[in-house]
Amino acid sequence: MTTDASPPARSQRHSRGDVVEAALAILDEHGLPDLTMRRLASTLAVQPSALYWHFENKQTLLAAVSDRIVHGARARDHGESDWASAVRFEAEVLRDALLSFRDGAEVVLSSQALGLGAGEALTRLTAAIHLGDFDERVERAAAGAFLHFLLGHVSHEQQRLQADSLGVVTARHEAKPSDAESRSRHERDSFEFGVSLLIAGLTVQSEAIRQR
Amino acid sequence: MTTDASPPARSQRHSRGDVVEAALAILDEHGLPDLTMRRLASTLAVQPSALYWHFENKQTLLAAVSDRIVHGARARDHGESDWASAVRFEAEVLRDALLSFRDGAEVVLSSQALGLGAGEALTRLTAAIHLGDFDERVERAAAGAFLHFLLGHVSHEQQRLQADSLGVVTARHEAKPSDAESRSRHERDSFEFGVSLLIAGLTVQSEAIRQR
DNA sequence: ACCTGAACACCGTTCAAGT
DNA sequence: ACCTGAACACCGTTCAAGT
Repeated sequence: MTTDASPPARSQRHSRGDVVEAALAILDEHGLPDLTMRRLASTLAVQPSALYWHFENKQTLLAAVSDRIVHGARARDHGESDWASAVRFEAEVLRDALLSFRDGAEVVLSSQALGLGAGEALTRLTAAIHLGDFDERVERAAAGAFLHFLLGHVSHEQQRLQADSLGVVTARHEAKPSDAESRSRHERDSFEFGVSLLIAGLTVQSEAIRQR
Repeated sequence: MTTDASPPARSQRHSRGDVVEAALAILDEHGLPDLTMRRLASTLAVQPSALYWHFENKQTLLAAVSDRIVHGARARDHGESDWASAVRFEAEVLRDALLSFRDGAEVVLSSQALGLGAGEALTRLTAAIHLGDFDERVERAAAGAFLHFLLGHVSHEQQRLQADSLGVVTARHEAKPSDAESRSRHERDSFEFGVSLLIAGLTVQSEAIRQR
């Protein structure tokens, strides 16, 4: 039993952090469509209206959830000193963080699309790129490009994962036998390919600029 | 008057295409949050349940809307013969198509994230890249990377546009004077920069592969 | 082929009031 | 500081039945 069964009730109130944690649990166990304010409230044994003391609205809550996902598996001080390895490293860490929660990429993607959350992801990518000492505007634009690619790729990837696990019609004849393990290798490869494309591009662009 | 005002009623029924058109009108005039099945039904002077004769559910409808947006401003046979110019061209055409409807990028992005719609965008990008005659898997992965970047960038861009137009607090002191025109130039530049990054990357990758 | 009517099972959010 | 109770104004979807 992880929950104490109703001591006369009263006291033990919740913090902002508790709410985010409960939201993450629902997200991971039941997925984004089931992450409703009412359901969240009920797992906290609280009225839905109570959530609005902690968060202005659902979007703000989702932005906080986003931030937790991104912050979650952040890089421990890595040894990478050249920008390209650092970027590659951050990209992988971010991908892992997104994949570690059901619908993780979609939550972060949609928060980011609405201009909320995911600030830390941008910061980390920018810092890694900055090791290459590019023009500041170039660094910002490149970090944005990396992030857009990353979120798009992983959310697509995660959607296919889920479709597979639900055994959706997607598979022609017995195409299913393309087993989960080779699928996951392929996803990883095509992710790395995209990252390499951007890194190679940035290398070339910067050389083009420097030799002017 | 574009609508004939209620002849005794009866007959004049709707097609799938009519529904998509009405949905696009609501989208463009009122935005994605206002595009509800009930509202859509009422602009068609029909019960909400009638929509389910035309579409299995809302997601399917949105995928059809997505496809219309993407198909809308498709490229007239362009003269570009080298793959890089062709890709650059398709990317711009797609960006324009997304920008031409309020919340256009977000609709396409989320349909695509759910594995529906936007097939034509991928097809067009892939065809352009194919002019370069790369390995087929490389072409697919690269097209995906372009599309992810494109959708992410434009939806972010469109969100900032809307925030600006609502005069959101986003602006520090009087940062607003960074006028709309220079903003739009900047958005365009950073989009082109991202596209260039990917093109340069693909160029380098392909050379690396060919000289093996 | 296309739609109505009525219902089911939900949503997010606000606000006065309580402790 | 944190929550209740009650309400408001909605949602998407199903299904038998109508023309």
